[in-house]
Amino acid sequence: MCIVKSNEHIGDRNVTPLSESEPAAGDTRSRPTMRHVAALAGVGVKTVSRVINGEPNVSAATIEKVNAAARKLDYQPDLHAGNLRRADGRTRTLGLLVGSVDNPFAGAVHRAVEDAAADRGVAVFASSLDDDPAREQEAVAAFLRRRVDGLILTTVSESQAYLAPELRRGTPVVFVDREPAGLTSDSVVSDNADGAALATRHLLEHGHRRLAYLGDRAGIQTARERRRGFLEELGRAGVATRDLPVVEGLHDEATAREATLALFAGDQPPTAIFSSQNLVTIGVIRALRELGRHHDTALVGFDDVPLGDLLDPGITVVAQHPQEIGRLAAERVFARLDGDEAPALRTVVPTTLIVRGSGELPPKAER
Amino acid sequence: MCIVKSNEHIGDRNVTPLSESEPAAGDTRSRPTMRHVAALAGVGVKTVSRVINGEPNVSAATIEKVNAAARKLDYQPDLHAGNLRRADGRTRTLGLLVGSVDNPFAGAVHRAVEDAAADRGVAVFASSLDDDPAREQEAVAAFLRRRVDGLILTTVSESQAYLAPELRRGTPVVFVDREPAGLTSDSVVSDNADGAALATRHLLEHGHRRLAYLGDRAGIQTARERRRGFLEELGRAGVATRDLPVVEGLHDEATAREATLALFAGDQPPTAIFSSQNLVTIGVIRALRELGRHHDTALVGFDDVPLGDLLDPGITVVAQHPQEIGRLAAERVFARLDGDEAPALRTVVPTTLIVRGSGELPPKAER
DNA sequence: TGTCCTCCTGACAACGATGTCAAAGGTAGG
DNA sequence: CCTACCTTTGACATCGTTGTCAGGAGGACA
Repeated sequence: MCIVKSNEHIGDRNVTPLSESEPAAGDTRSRPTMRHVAALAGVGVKTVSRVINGEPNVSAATIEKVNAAARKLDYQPDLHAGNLRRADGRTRTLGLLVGSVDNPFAGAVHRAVEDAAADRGVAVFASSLDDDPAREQEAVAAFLRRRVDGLILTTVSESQAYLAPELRRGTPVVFVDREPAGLTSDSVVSDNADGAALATRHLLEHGHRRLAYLGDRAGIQTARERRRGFLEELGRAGVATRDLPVVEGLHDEATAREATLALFAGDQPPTAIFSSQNLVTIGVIRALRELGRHHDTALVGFDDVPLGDLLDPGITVVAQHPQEIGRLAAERVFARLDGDEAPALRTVVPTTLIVRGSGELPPKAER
Repeated sequence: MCIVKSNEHIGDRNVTPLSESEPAAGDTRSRPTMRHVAALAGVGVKTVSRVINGEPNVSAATIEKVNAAARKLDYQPDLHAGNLRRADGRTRTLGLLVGSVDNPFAGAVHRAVEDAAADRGVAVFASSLDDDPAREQEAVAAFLRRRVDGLILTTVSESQAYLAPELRRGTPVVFVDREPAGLTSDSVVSDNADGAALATRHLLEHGHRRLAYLGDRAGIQTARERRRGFLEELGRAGVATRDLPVVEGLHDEATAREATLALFAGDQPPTAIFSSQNLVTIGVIRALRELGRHHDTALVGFDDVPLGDLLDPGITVVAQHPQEIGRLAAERVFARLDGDEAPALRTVVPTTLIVRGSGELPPKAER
């Protein structure tokens, strides 16, 4: 280390060669920087910075000169370069991880998040997960390397403990749809067990006792909750669940359709079906139509189905409110960014039963 | 170390105090930088940089030391800081602008783009437009301030000439769904006129002569193309178009429903309808059902309708292929980034007629 | 006229990384 | 033993911007 007190030689300070030539303002092929704008406007870069950022104490004449130069060069400030030095270090960027952006539920969440973000000049990275734990960690790492201000995550891996250091550093992380494991942080979820119970009660009230559960993989937390809600409601109603068909591991239309067909190939087909997910519901509908049983087998699905009201019968569902989930998640992230230090908050968004016909069909035997 | 080039005054150059203390490695609340990792590993920052980026000429022992330190600190490199200096200046980021991320067409495009991007370690910003020209420019500016490597845009404003300087700087811009105006650049679009003609021909072949066109606002380029395809096909068939109802300006279910009801309140209701868009198709379906005319009025929609095959009648549509559009758009962007200097390319993705019932209903009078 | 204050302005360091370059150490060949 | 060369390493400048700070201009006041 070489610290010297220089009082004497004012001479050779400032030896920095600096790029001799003024930045060429006319070159249209290279991206203009503040220095180009400053050179064209005949002011210092810091003054340009002040004008671009609307800082006070710049004369009207200077503001106009700078703006004219910026317009002429089609100058756009480099947000990331600024962030490097800026006090708050915010990139005005959010990372959103969903099952798949090509999926109505995720689309609605995304849209709500985007609306909240756009109001604040924040851009949103969206990434799809496809239920692949490896993708989850890669996507999160990709977000973090880009220094997003906050994360809104649908997760699928066993544990999110890997996020603990990031959380300690103050990055807000909000989990949507599914709750985190191995970590405590804000979450916004549907009331899965309650919604499933609601659907089940609805079917019980219409006289069904032989109910079937068709659901997603048990590894998914929401699927487990829905299954629990289904079974517990039956328990409360005093219906023996031992012999009722509980099929899990369905994750698309094809597998759900096959499972339904198999159910009706057995000797005791159900009089009512609770399907725990969007795509499963659609698979069930297809199977029931093929079997010609869609008018005598009751069906309530979890999560709404597009055009469910135009089908015959209309599809009764327990609807989630993805828009609301997205809105609340964004609200949570921004509250944290604004300094909210409260303990992790779990926000539960209630579900809504939408009656359309398929859930009100009476049991076949009683007809 | 104090290396000075000037031979005379070793004195007062290089007074940089430099942070005296080694960066505190233990502080878990601040984000670690390369200097932290370097200090912990006992090497220089440039060596850390080499290890992180997999550059050659680092000894195995050093690599291990650095990786251990990085792991211990949960270090994530700052991609944007690196880009500032990096030779290629790539942020490994793409900007995608669509009508609304909460919309099946956009979702499919988005997903295809994301898949292509993820393969290359590129993250995608997605933003919604809502047919608002002001939003278009704001969103593009937000992308550019973040220095995206390329843009994939659905546009709505009169002219995209404002992008010319950016294009000159070499930023790849690919337009999807709608072609640009006032600017020449790559585009990937459906064959709108051809698809509309296909739908129209289909209805003509089933004996209809009194066709109605229900479409989106004429300000939207694709809507104009579809209208043109409809009218031209009628012209080719020698059907007088003068008295046929051509309704425009519809952009959601409600307006489409009302327009349909109005059509049937007139004295010469159509025997067949061509609806030029997703939401319009659904509005028409609702109106026809209310009127009880869904089994005697033929309908072909442009763009697929979710669960269209499960409705009664099934909805015949001219389907677009958004996934393919997204895939090709991403391919174009990456080709440009990889140095493709060919003139702007217009890629047309053909449409497909999907026959499901509603388009094959014969004219009522002939029944 | 001198002092103080406010307004405006620009030089400079710093943010976290990478490109350049030179130095240190080792090995091989003469 | 010297030279040439390769491998490994780190000091330093730099990318485009903002924070800090100091200096100059101008007005108000004594």
